[in-house]
Parts: sequence; structure tokens; C-alpha cells
Amino acid sequence: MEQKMSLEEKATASARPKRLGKNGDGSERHEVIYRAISDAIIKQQLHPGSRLREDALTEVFHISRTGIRKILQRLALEQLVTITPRRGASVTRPTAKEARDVFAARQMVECGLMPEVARHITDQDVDELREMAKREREALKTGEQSTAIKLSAAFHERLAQLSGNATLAAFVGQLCSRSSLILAVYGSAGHLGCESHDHDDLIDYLAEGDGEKAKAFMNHHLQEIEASLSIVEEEAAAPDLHQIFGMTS
Amino acid sequence: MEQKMSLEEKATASARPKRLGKNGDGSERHEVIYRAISDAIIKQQLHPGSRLREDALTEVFHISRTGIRKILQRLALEQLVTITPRRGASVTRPTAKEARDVFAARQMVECGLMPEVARHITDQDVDELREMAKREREALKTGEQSTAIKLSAAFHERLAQLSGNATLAAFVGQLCSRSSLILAVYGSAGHLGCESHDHDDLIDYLAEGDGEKAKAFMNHHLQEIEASLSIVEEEAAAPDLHQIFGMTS
DNA sequence: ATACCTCCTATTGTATACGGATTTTTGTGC
DNA sequence: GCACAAAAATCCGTATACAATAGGAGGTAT
Repeated sequence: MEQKMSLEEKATASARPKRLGKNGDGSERHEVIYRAISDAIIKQQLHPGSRLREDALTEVFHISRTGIRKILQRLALEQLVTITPRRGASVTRPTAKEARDVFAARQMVECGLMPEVARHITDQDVDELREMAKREREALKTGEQSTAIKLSAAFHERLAQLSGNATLAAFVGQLCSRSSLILAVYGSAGHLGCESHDHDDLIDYLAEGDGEKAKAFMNHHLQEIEASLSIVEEEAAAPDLHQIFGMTS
Repeated sequence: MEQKMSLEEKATASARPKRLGKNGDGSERHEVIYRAISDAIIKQQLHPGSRLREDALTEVFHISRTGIRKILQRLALEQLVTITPRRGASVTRPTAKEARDVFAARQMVECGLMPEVARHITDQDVDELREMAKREREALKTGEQSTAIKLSAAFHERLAQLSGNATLAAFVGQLCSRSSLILAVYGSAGHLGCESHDHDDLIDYLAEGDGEKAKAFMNHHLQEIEASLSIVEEEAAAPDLHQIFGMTS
């Protein structure tokens, strides 16, 4: 319920019932809705496993099923939602193997990108990154976990963009989104994602132009995150409700 | 014209006009059609820039526009087709920068994967790869360029799959597909993609379990392919026709 | 002959309704 | 409490309608 509320909140902010905003801004509207759902997932306001019924979404966003389906398809291709043949869409619950694969991929790509980033980075970029890291720290301090998670992903994605390779940057973006899901499933409660000062240290290395050091640090950074997770195969479909809720007898 | 013919050929092979195959096999049909179009693009039977009108596709594949649009959306997300707001879909014509980015990405990921592949590979895998390489060589010999191109991409993708990392393998698959388009645009006529014996040599290194050597060879292999291309920004819309066709006066 | 402007056609984007199929849930009996 | 059956909910694919726009055809002026 509260999930729907938060979605509606975002929707009314932009999808003003202009009634006949028929076309022209159409694709724009789709983009906004896509981002709203995507953000809600990344911010862990929509938890893995949550079902996303088409009718409900059409109602919330005041859009036709056609549009919703298009958006859900896109999210499915990005692995943020899972569409099961006749059951509809639900927020993806990454398996343990997927989790390991995603982090292995991040390790390879993000680390490999660091030297390139160090070579391309400008003073202006450094300022922007510092600003992002600062906002992230503040969000953490004020307890806005959702925001902090999203900002952390955005930081890593922006970093990849600075390499100049759009293809790899887009890939990193997807990996970060999925990482957010992984944290939601396998992360321990207290410890969430990146350490607050890690990003600042990383920026320092990049500002110095020391790509190798940045690479090593990123390696360490990602390893630390992955190590903080407890990636174990969870119990199957019908878990032990009896065990969870004491004895039923 | 001939493009449509080849598409129809593939379509009738599977999308038999069962008339009311209404539902059930629906998603399967979609998958088949998706692959048909995807293959046609990768095999360069559909050239970059070719328009893919929805009506034409519905006619060829006997599918509704809704279904076609879904498939086109997917192809667009994989960068094989480009959808321009009110102009519809066309086979993507990669820019020079995209071409460089794709090859840089392949360099990083495929090379980085080689040690892992060498670690996981089994004798059975080696046999399978040898078989694939053989078929590719035969296709080259008999002049089936389209088939050879597709087999080459399939080889690289299968190789990535052997690393055990599904996420990175899927990414490599996309990169290979896009590479095919890049070859179509920037490749010289005679020289197409991988050298015939390169793949066999690579298999040897992997069979020996020498991941580092395989990595170095893959590096060389990809560099060679990229070097064989002439990746230059092509002239804009209205080039110098006067200069091309002698003096007009 | 060329350039520019207007109108028209073709095609896409979106919404909606419908039929069919499957999953999930509810209800009943043992 | 469990198994089975009926019912409801929901999704998937298709067909259709309509609005909106892009690109081209054609005409006109210089």
C-alpha cells in the first residue's frame, strides 16, 4: 500500500491530468513514469518480489495499459523487473549467482575504467563529483537511506560516464541499478552500500590523475561492499513459516 | 525488396499461418520473429539505415502491430535498430564514436574474461568451440559471408558464456551484434571480421589452460579487427556531389 | 532552373475493447 | 487439516479507431 502511495506521489507531480496531453509530450511522459518506477525500485521503496499489476499502474499513473506494458518491458530488459509468462511483472529478486555475477562485472568494468577516467577528468568534473559525494554524505547523515542509495548508484554511474565510453557507462548504470536490488536482498540491515568517505578518497586519486591508484581503490571499494553482503541461496518458494512464526501447534 | 523476401522466408518457416494461434504460443512466436529480424541484421541482410516499417513487418510476419512494436522496442534497447520519434524504426547506423566505444568495451570485457574461461573450460566445451570454428571456416570457404559473420559473433558470445558470468556474457553478446553492424558500415569489402584461423589458435591456448596467453591473443585479435576498419566520420547529409561526379558544368 | 512555401498523404503513437487462457483464490467435502 | 473443484482475477495478444506529425508532392515566385 505505502508503495503505491509513494508512486502516486511522484506521478501527480508530473503526470498532471492535463486530460488530453495526447501526443508530443507523450514520450516524455513515458520517460517520467519509467524513471519514477525505476527510482522507486532503486530506492528500495518497491521491494524485490513486489508485484506490479498493470491495472494498478494504469490507475496510478493515468496512462493506458499499452504505455505501461512498454515501460515494464523496458524495465524487464534491464533486469529490474521480472516478467513471468502469465503472472505479470514483479520487482526482480536477484539470485545469489546473479549477485555474484553483477559484482564480478562491476569489478572488471569499473576498475578497468578508472585509468581512462583519470585521463579525461577535468576540474569541473571533480567539483561535480565532490558535490555528489557531499549530497550523499548528507543524506546518510540525515537518515535518508533511500536517497543515499540512489545517490551512491548515481555517483558510480557518473564516474563511468567520465570515461567517455558511452556504451560501458550505460552498462555500469544497469549494473548499479541491479546492485541496489542486490543490497536490498542480501545486504545486512545496518550496513548499506558504500562507506561515506570512500567516494571522497576516490575523487582525490582521480583529481591527482593517478589512474592506477584509483583502480586499486575501486577494487578494494567494491570488494568491501560485496564482502558486507551475505550472499547465500535463500530458501525456496514455500519457506518455513512454521519456523518463523514459532510453533503452530 | 530482397530484404523482405529473406525475412518472409524465415517467417513462413515457423510462423505458419495457423490462423488462430491466438495465444499460448504467442510469446514463443515473438521470440522467433525477434531472432529472425536480429539475425537478418547481424547477417547484414538488412543494411544499416534500412527502414523497418511496422505495417510491412506485420504483413511479413502475420503479427499484430502491437507485437511488432514490442519487438522493435527490444531491438532498439539493444541498439540494433534506432527508433526516431515520428519516423519509425530503422537499422542502426553506428557512429564512429560508437564504433570505437564498442571495440573498447569488447577489448576490456572479452580479454578480461579469458582467464576465467580458461579456468572453467571443459574438454566438451573445447570440442564445441572447435566445431563452431570449423563451421565458420567452412562458411568462409564456400563464400557464405552472412553465415560466417553470424557464426563469428556466435563464437565470441559462446566464449563469453563459458566464463560462467551470465551478465557479462549477455553484454558481450550485445557488443558482438553491434560489431556486426559496425563491420557493415566501416569494414572494407574484402576483409570481414575475424581471420579464419585466429579462433582455432585461441582455442588452443584455452585448451592448454593458459588464460594469460589467451587474453593476450584476444587482445591482439580484437585490435586487428578494429585496425582493419576505417572508422572515420562520414560526410554529412548532403555531401559534395559536384566533387564526386566530376564538374557539373 | 532553383528555391521556397503550402498542402496532403503515409505512418506512427496512444487509447480502448475483446476473446482467450492461465493463475490464484475461494469454497466445499472428506 | 488436506485435496480437489469452481470461480474470480488478471494477463496476453489482437484488432480498431483516432490524433498528430513528418516528409514529400506540387505549385509559384524570382
